[in-house]
Amino acid sequence: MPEGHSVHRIARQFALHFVGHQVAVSSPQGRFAAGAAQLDSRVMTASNAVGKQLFLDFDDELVLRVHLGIYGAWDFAGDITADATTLRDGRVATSSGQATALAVGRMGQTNMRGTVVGEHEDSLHSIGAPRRTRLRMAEQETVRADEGPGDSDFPPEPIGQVRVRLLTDVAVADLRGPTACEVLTPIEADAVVARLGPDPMTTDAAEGEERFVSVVRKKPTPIGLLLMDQSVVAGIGNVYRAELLFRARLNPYTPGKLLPEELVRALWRDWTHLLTIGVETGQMLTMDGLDPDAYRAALASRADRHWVYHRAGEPCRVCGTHIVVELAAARKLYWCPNCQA
DNA sequence: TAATTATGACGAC
DNA sequence: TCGTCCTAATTAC
Repeated sequence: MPEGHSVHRIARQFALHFVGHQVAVSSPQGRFAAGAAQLDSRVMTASNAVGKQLFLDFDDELVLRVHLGIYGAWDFAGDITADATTLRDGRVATSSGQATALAVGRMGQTNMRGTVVGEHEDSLHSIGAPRRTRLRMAEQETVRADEGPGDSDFPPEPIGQVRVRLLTDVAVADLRGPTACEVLTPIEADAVVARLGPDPMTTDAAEGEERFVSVVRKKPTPIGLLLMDQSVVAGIGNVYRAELLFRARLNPYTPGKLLPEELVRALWRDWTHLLTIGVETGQMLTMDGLDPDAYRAALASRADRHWVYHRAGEPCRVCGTHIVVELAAARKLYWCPNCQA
């Protein structure tokens, strides 16, 4: 799935361009027709993410809860803000993390995912400003095309299986492939949040750390499973799990209760650190601390971006040992058997 | 054109 | 531990 960082960025898009606006809600696919009818024409009043859960509040006490699951995605189009840092080729545009490189021009109708067209010549004056753009926010964010101010194809036809379309006068968001999409009361939404562990972006730092440490150090469960347990800590997925464990040089099978307190605290702080970077950049950058050349290489290619994730059989970047992959609770777990002995 | 893959989570045994 | 649900991009043939 899009792990916690992308859900927070999605919540930000809604806060930026939908909150305070009346929203036409529909279900082009039809599978959410009843829910869409409940929400249609209401004003969106708030947008929040906790862990991997997104909560969009609407007038009159209705909450749309969305969980993207393993391959859900939101596609935004219209006058929205696109960060250059979301471009798939990994160019980081400015130190402020805002756009200097927007995709320009039309690339054809099919599969524009990941196609980045070029630099926008006079974009400096419009850094971060809403403009006619298409943006996919999912596991890997991509700017699809800049419609250009002259185009009038708004709103665009829904493409594919769109469960929900949220439409304002100038912006549209299409949801596809979610594992959860339902209308809740605020009480019910609170109950969902109550079942989640701390999220560094929404939980007080000290409180979050204490909760995480006390739970982990009581459980006989392997730390590799605890990190994926959303009731222990919210927002970590399979990529961040593998990378956090490697960064801590920690054997994934170590029972939580055997871990030294300081190590567990360090794990929480590292998660806070990686999540912050992820929310800022839109990318799961887990190899900070490298020299600049190596870091550029990591940015340029998804395959070179991580310490161990998706690197089965390749040499460990630290010791050269072959990275192994094994199934843990039906998910692929990558780790270095030497560094993480 | 078909098979494979994916950064989840749940419920039934 | 398994099967199931959700969808689309990528890879294999």
